[in-house]
Amino acid sequence: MHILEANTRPMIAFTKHHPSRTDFFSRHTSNGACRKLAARQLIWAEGDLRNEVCFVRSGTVCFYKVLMDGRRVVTGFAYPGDMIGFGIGPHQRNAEAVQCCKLEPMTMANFQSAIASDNDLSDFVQAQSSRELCSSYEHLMVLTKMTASERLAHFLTGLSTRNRRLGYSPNSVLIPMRRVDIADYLGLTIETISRTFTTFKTHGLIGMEDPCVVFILNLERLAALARGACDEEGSVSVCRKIAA
Amino acid sequence: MHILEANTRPMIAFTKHHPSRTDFFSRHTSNGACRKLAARQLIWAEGDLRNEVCFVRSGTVCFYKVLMDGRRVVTGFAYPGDMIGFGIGPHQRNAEAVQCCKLEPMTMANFQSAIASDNDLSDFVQAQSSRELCSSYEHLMVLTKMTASERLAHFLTGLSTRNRRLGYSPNSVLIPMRRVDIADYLGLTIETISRTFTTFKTHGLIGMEDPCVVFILNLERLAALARGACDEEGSVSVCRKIAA
DNA sequence: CTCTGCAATTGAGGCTGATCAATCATCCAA
DNA sequence: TTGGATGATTGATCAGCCTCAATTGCAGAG
Repeated sequence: MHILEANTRPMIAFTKHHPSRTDFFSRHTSNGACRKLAARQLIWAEGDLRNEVCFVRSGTVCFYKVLMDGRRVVTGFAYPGDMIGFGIGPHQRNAEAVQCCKLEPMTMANFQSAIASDNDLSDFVQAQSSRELCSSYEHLMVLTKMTASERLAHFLTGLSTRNRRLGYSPNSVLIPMRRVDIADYLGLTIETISRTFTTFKTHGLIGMEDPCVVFILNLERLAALARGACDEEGSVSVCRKIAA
Repeated sequence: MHILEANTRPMIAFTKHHPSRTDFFSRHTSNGACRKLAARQLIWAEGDLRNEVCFVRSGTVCFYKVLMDGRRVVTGFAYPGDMIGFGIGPHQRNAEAVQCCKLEPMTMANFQSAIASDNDLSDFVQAQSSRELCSSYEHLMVLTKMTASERLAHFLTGLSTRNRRLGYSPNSVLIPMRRVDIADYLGLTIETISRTFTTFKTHGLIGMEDPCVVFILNLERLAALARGACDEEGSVSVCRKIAA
């Protein structure tokens, strides 16, 4: 059975962090004490001063900006094992707990001195900065050049890849955020997200029993969609054929 | 006459830099020697190592990424007075001279030591990093939530604001880049860019005699469009009424 | 248990912007 | 001058996604 095989350790990916990542951060905090956050709780707002840097121990964080008229743009997510809050000047965007979260905070002063003295930490920060920059450019491509199917496929395979990197099954993906968050992240509406999910379902790309758990049944085709799939036959229409 | 009044010093904005900005950088270079680049010349490619940091003395630089199938995304532009090339790891995107450019280079080694010793320089770098991050988030909003008219209005008022900041007329804007570059930057096609320009023209928002020079005849309405204009009456359709 | 509110799904219809194609203007080389 | 290349403009058509609207499912409060 596809489903059973895919179901290996599905819930763990967003609730526990990879153990080998814990030590280098906790050296500089108060014994690794964590702050608990409820779902939908604001962590900081755009314009707030940077008081501390946090290590995400469990849960998912959502970053977003809001226009005057209420239109919202989700600029990214952070998952267990990510550091959040470092940067220059005041915060540029809001941060909110998507689900119940545990954050391990470090004061800005500690962070500054730790960066200077601890190579593990500074390497980690550099690597993550670089990854974030790279993914933000990639995100621009997603938003400007991809269809709804390609965008959602890109999103799902991204989560799948993360699972694989952490040693979990790449075929069962947890969706911790709501449809609104995905929509505002991918530049679409919740209706289009929902419709695209059902399109994927009806064509055997994914299985879904509840909106938060997706079983990827055909990772190869999904990944092809996410890539644009035009390297295969040189035609954009191929992308649509794969989804349809 | 609108046109004559608006035509004050139009060509200067992209060919000369503001004089007060020159000194703190040249301290650390070889006597301020400049490298000349022809229009469309590649400065560096994605994946190249960072050999040097450059100060843009004149001309315009375009940053972009290309997908396997040739689809291109312009992630931003740099103008005289901007520094380009600093960051972590290898270059994340291609850089190309939009028009004939003069760049003043500084070796990476010089840059690293200069940052540590020269407050003027490090302040400048911090300020520009912060500005770039902020504008990249704003760009996400433009791409996900704005119509073609709003996007182009946003682009034009951005150039206009830059002119004002440098002491030039905000009503006459030079467009140094081609329509393709604007299209790939705003996530639209050249046809839509062209059509939107003519819509703006026919409704008296701008005047244009050659594709590279735009006279803004109604900056207020253009700025309202760029903001989304929905703070006025709370309705998205207002944006379209302003353009149409 | 019902009622309420929130989130997700599904349907119908319309509009924006892409696609395909033709034309025009400018520049440069032969 | 002519010819070709490049870039910009304009037109006609259509598909993809948004908008508006109704429905379902679920969870918590009373």
